[in-house]
Amino acid sequence: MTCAINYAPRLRAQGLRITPQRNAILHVLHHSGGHLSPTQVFEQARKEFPGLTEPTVYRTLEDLAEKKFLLAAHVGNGKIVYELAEKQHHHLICHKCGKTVEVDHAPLDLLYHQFESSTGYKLDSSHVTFFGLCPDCQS
Amino acid sequence: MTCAINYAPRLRAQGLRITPQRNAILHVLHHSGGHLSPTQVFEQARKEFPGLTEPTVYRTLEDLAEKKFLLAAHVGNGKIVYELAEKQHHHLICHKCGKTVEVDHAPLDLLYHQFESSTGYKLDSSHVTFFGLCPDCQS
DNA sequence: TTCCTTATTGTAACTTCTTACAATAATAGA
DNA sequence: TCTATTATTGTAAGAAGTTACAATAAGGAA
Ligand SMILES: [Mn+2]
Ligand SMILES: [Mn+2]
Ligand SMILES: [Zn+2]
Ligand SMILES: [Zn+2]
Repeated sequence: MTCAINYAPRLRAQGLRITPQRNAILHVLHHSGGHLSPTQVFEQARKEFPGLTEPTVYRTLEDLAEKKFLLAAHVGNGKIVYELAEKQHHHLICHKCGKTVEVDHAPLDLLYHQFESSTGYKLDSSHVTFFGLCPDCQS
Repeated sequence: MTCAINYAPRLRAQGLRITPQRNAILHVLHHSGGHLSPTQVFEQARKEFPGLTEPTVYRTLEDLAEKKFLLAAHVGNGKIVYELAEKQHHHLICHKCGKTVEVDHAPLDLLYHQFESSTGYKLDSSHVTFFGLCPDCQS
């Protein structure tokens, strides 16, 4: 049923309770593998748990992202998508065709340190989106 | 009335027509100086042009941002704010208190070049938001 | 000026997202 | 197992943002 995903201990370690709603949502994101919008999560998770409602989905996605189970990435015009937080990475999106590539965080590390010393802020490992034109769309 | 703002020639140069709706919207952003949400733009611009409607505001903000008159910055959870596009810069936002500092683009330039050569994408001068904890919120 | 073209707008309906609060149910402890 | 605590949820209503399309009006040409 829950396809051997064991988020339970990590959830409990964060003080989060294990509910069928959360299971359904994590399950959907786990299986899709990719980036899902809140609406997509809602529609798919509702199949596994028919009573599920929208406020629960939005709240859960935010909570799980805050606790680092999920990664929230904005994809332009205020749209955001979620994915399972595995390795830290960032997105590079073609503003013409939408094609997205994932880039490693490493090259940003130096920059983060510069910002930290120049501003006094302590930066998160939060996701960043860069926009541009993919190779195919440059002609 | 239009407080000596002369967007007209630049607008026309981009093939955009000059309408009272656009004037009102640009006027509001010009005077506020800061970052405004679409709702704030709508409410304030409506005072100058009472017939103004929401779809027009959203469309106009997107169009003006695409043509580089405005800069669209996301501020977390899919919220975006607009400001006049003057110098290219980025934002560093405290995820606890919301305090925002603007940082220069220069230190990102090298990174952009690295990404361009490693991915083949040609990057935009689009806005990036970084999140963290401001000095006051670190204790 | 007048007419023509077409970018821009408003309308109406809809979808997505948010809020406040009362009801529920997951956990810890007896 | 039962009970108490309180995190989590659903409800109901509303706000924010989107869509498709017909009506309007800005700007160029006659
Ligand atoms: Mn990704
Ligand atoms: Mn700014
Ligand atoms: Zn492309
Ligand atoms: Zn702060």
